[in-house]
Amino acid sequence: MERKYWVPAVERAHLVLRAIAASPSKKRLTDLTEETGINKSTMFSLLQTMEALEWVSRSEGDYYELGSIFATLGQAYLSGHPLVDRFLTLAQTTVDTIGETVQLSRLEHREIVYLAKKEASHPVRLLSEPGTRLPAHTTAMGKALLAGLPDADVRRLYEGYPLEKPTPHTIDSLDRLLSELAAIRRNGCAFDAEEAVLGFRCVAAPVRDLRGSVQAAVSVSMLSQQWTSKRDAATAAIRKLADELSR
Amino acid sequence: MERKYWVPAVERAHLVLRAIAASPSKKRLTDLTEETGINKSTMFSLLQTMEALEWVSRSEGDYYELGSIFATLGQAYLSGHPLVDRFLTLAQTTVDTIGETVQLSRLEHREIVYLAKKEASHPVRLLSEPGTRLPAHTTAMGKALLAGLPDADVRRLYEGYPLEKPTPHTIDSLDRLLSELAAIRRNGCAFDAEEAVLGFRCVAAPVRDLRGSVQAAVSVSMLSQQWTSKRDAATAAIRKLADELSR
DNA sequence: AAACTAAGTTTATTATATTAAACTAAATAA
DNA sequence: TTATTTAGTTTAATATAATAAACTTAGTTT
Repeated sequence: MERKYWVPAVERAHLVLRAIAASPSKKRLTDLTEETGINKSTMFSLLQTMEALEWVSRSEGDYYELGSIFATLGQAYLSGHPLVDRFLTLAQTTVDTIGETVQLSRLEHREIVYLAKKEASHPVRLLSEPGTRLPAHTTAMGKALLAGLPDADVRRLYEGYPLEKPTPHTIDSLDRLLSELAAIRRNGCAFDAEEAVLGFRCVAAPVRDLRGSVQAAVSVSMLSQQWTSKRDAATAAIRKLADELSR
Repeated sequence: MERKYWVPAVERAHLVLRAIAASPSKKRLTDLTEETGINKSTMFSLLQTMEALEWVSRSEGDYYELGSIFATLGQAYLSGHPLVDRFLTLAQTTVDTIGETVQLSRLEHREIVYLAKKEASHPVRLLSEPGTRLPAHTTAMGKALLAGLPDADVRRLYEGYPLEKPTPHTIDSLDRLLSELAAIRRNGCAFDAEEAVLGFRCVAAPVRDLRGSVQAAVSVSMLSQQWTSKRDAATAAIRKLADELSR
């Protein structure tokens, strides 16, 4: 990374937080030094500071976990997005008409970040909560978002990054992805046919700002067995929601 | 704060993040130096680093906002709590029987932090999302949580901290609070009669771990006009949910 | 019980982050 | 237009954070 105008202590904090987030209440000081390569005494001071600031807390046996400040900063991040609040109000109607879970996300590099969710009162619960990240090319929302970029930008974005393939149906070539994005641009909506999670299908539509550039996407997810009966209504409903949010 | 084994850069990052979270996309470098008292060149390096790590991002006109990493760390914090997932599964039943929003929170000093929410498909939406903080003494969940501490601990906790009074019904004396906590201990549940937000009432119950110590609370919230008709059913339902989670 | 190991804490030195001050560029006023 | 202010960037000195190594404590092995 850039080495000028750099604050190494913040980078170290970053490494430690990621290590703790990856497996909370499983790592002690020494584990963290091994995983991050940070000096033991440096780690000692760092953890003291982060504990005092309530960035981390120590559970039984000096194992570290994330502090509640991150729930609060996460909430601040989400509610700072002007779309989130409107989504939570408007999506209720969509959930009520389709009876399936509706979500909002944005693109971060090659990943989508879930911003909000309105769940149907269903026994089946999706594991994606706001803040969850998934590879963009595996999801309907991700493809709807990527379709908002010119092909050249998409190529550049994936240069040197192979396409992960979590299910047999996942798109695994850039050419295939680009041709699908072209279809999405024509169509105005994107589909996911068990490409992210086996047994689940989605339909997504892009949300645009005043200038017409894509800033987020919304989707409806359902078990594959619902697809044939709900597909058309879900497509219409998610298009409607996306249009309402595009203002 | 403790000045030994201290990493000032992390404390500075903390101050900057809080300042940005307080009013995102409203502050530039100079605004942040004024608000935090951090030197301009230090701030420059700090912001460069935090931007590279995607802790912050710059919107139009070099105004800073929080980066999406906080949504992800927030999600990691919340899903790290073993109660959250079970709550989201079990609370659906509670929502369905009462038709009102059910929430989960824990105590952090004199505040409650919301950990999860199951909303009724209602036109009225509560503004509290997971990560939101409220003064404990103003809420039913807060009082249920405080009732899990001995009186001496509660007195010590509030020493030097006056009780905020957001509504005319809010408890504003420590003695009054302690006598109410005693009633909650006898009763097993806590009420909020428009003490946090005018027009809203809640009932809450404590969730205990295997040793019997209170680790979280659950609540049902509703508009005051629902109270007389729903009060008894809500109390029974929230007690049931709390018992189910207390294992 | 003694020796050993592992985890965390302290310290003194050294490498470097922080700072004030100077500088640049852009925006605003005279 | 030129002066003035403001916001951000660069630099050189100096104050201090990061480190290795030593130390302490507790737990484990012989």
